[in-house]
Amino acid sequence: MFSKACEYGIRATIFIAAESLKNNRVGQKEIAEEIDSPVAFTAKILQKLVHRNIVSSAKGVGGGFSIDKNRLKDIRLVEIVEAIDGDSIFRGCGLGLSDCSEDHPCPVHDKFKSIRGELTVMLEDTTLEELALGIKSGNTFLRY
Amino acid sequence: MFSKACEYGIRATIFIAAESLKNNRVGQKEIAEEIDSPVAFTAKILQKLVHRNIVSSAKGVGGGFSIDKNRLKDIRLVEIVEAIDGDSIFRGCGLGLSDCSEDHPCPVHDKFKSIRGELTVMLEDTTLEELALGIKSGNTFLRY
DNA sequence: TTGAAAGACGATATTTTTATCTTTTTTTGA
DNA sequence: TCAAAAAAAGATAAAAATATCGTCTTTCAA
Repeated sequence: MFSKACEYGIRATIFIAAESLKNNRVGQKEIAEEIDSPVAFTAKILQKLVHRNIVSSAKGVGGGFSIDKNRLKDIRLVEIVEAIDGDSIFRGCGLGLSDCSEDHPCPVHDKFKSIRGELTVMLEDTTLEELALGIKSGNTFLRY
Repeated sequence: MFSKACEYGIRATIFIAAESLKNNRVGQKEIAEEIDSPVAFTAKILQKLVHRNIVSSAKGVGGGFSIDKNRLKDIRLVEIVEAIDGDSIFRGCGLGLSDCSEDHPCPVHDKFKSIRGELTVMLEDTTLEELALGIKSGNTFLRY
């Protein structure tokens, strides 16, 4: 469904969000440990999210990654996915045709349309806040 | 969503099915041309489908690939996907956790469950026959 | 003002996926 | 029986995704 990079990116962002609720900044190493991912690779992905202003970072002693608490309810899962995997999961043809459309549909065009639509709605509706609260409450997990 | 191999595999199978409706066998080269895919790579994928008894093949002069017309309504899209990409799209966790379950859910577990479920139902419900008829009637396409 | 902590960035390495090429085997028909 | 046609199989190559390493820059605090 998503690339490994995107999976790490989502998990990392949720962890940063959950820690930000507690007013903590978190470092690359801590993030990678908590979400069980390769640290350098995860750092690369975090850069993309920093450039997109989804997470903010601070260098130097006491630095790390964080997200403004007040923004958590406005940041949607779809933004993270788009930043890392692009929009192919929303736009692309299920069978890989370059020019698949209503006028020139692939054999599964209609069948995929509704599923893709629901996926899109779900990603657009889901906020970082609710995901972070799930972690905070111990109802959901970010590794294993 | 699917790997390139799986996209080619589905398109190739639909083409073979459509030709089988016309009692034609088709060769590797013709298949690759019709679905716009690399011929040798597609041939590799077809082997998997032959081993799984989804398509049958004949060597030698006048040989090629075909599917018994009477089986077209019984072969489901899900079988092709499983043969090529395995069941990770049905089983795997949306965030890549190795041990994600009802008891130990990732943050998007419930949200993904319904989408994955619909995808599974769709793949299980869709027959090769209906897909082949779409091609035959000119309503759907396998390339560009 | 200097040393340590931490992210940023570029280069490189490894693995997986995608793609190609060559040889072998099977089948058919002349 | 022999040549051609066609799939099967193995070896290799290229590209993309994943992962690591080393160096640079910024920041803070002693």
